[in-house]
Amino acid sequence: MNIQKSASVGRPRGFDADEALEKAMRVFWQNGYEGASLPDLTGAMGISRTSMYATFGNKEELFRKALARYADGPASYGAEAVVEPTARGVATVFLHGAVRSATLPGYPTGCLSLRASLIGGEDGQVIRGLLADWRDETSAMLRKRFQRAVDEGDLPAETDPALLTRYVMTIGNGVAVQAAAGAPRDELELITDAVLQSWPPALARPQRRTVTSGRRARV
Amino acid sequence: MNIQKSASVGRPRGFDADEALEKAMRVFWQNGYEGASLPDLTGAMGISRTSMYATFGNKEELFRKALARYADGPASYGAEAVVEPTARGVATVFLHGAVRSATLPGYPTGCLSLRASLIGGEDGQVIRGLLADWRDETSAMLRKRFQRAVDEGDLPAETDPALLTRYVMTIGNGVAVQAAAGAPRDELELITDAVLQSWPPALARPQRRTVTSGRRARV
DNA sequence: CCAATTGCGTACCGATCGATCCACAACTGC
DNA sequence: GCAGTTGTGGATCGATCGGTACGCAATTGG
Repeated sequence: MNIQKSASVGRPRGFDADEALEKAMRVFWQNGYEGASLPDLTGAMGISRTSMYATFGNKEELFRKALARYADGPASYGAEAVVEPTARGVATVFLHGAVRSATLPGYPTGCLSLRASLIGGEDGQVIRGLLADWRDETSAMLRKRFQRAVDEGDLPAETDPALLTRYVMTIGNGVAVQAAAGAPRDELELITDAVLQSWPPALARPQRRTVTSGRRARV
Repeated sequence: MNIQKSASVGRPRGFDADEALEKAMRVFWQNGYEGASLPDLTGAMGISRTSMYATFGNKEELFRKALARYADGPASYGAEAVVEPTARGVATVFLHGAVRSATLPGYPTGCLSLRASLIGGEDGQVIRGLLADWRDETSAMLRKRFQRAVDEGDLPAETDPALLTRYVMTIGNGVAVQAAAGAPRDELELITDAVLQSWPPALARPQRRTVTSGRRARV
């Protein structure tokens, strides 16, 4: 069931499963998970309900595969960012990737995971968990990369990698929302450029730091 | 139909319309528009379907009133910000208001308009338009305020008020998304502090602004 | 040609969506 | 008390949701 390969015997499939998944990804991207009805999906995919269920399992599985395709394709800038040689380069590639991905010509604007996550009652909990997992993966990648930068002296020793990660992702999320609201790419580029102009950001945790006496946090 | 006042004659209403609207607002805040079903809403409001329709019109009207309550209550920081004496003060109050509103104890995290807007097929177009209008109001307020700051010399003459507005709202949107994802208030405070540390941001339009160059996308 | 296997189209399933109908309850003014 | 008006609860509406049963089409292996 997990595979979407056509069998060797029997009637051959009348459509390309990869193209159909691409279309499904765009519909989810445009409408979110619950906002994408089965007629919406199958209509865009050019196939019938039965073919969709036979090939992809069900709506949730279809979304899972579409999300994987999204993460490996238009939203792969996270993995591209962490291989940059400097923390500033990481942030630059990440934020510019976020802008580019959220304003791709011919694709829906904004971020698929945002459109699909911020919704739903208790039934959408599975989907939200799926997206939270993916978000946490990206977050962990950045955090480890920033930790390495701290260890290497690329970032100030007092930098909190987790907080810096949240900082970068906050900007990225804001960019995605703005793109979904219709912000043009060039303006978002200018905004991310401005954010990157002050790097590293003045992020200092006021609370307890190291064992050395240091200054106490205010009560 | 627009009024929700109880009439002087006839059977008196068995519930408080204001309290019911407050509960409805929280349900929309938590679940979005389409994610909030009528049983969800009426259950939280403690009334029956019929009473809801008699008092508020329909689901869309109920959302309209809940949004108005939201804009005048937890999300009133936009209006509070623009009365600050300096542009930096405006940004500070706005961003800290965004953090505070998105992490109010006892309320759902994040922003109601975000949860309700980033979804839905063609039927949710009315709701999205409603939210876009509200967003545009806030955007226009900030833009005019920043324009005044430019005129007064509070901001550099080359500052683009619209672009600066988008910058501030991008951060605010990112904060809302992060809060909805579970980010604690103190971390978001640190992040907005870091953003405000570099003020005004290095936002420069590289080319001359055309005066009336077509319609601008909504912020 | 004949099974066996697999894709596909139609018609349908129970559940839930927002919304409404209608009889009755509860109140005001007379 | 009675007429008029308005709120409430229960039953129900048509539409749509995700998902499925079934019969036919199209292919492979003999």
